[in-house]
Amino acid sequence: VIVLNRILDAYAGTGDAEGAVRIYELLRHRVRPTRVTFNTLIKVFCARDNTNATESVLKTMGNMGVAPDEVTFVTLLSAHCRRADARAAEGTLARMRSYGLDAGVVGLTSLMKMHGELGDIGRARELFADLAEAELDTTAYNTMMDLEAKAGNAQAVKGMLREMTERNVAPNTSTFNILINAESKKGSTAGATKYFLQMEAAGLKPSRFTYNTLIRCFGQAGDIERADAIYLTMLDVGIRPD
RNA sequence: ACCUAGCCUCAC
Repeated sequence: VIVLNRILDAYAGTGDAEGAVRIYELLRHRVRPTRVTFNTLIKVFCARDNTNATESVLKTMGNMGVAPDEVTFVTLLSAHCRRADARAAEGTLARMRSYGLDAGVVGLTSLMKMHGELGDIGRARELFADLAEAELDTTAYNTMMDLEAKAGNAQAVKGMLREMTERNVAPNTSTFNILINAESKKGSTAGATKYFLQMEAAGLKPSRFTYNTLIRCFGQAGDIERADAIYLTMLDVGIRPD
């Protein structure tokens, strides 16, 4: 089953829903599909915005006595958030409550991002504030920090970064990418460099996002030499340009 | 170190 699930997940990545269905049909009688199998199928169909197929997976789950869980609904919820469909997101929340499930950090983070990007950062802040301290994780902080950064609230970003360390929520590569990007948008190559060094000092590996952001930062600041040097460093550490 | 859901750059 795990092999099947992994294959289905790979199909989700390529957006090949037909291929996913083909292998699922081929194997569903040899191995018993689990909740993860169905959740992964839903992920496949959400990537294609195929609501009908998603509903039929839910039906099949019901017929097979496999109860949907938080992942099932949050997969749906996040898909609606990605499309900025607040109505549908609300509907999914109501539906999951009817199953006795509540949205956890992951779902709330998706909602935060949607509201923030729809211009309602106040709503995003409320959702963030409603998260229990024990639930706050790196991605929740990253998402809220990025929204604040993009809204131009540099002091809020600083405050959240401090709060993360106070609460022992470890920053990751995305955290620093967000900070570097925020400095870049302000035109501060010095600020971007500062966070890049902090990232390395924290033992985190710069990603393609990091290099792309830095190249753009120095490029638009007119420092082509430095942008080029960063590009070469990227190749050096084995990251392919995209 | 991970079978499934949420975060970061750019692609006009």
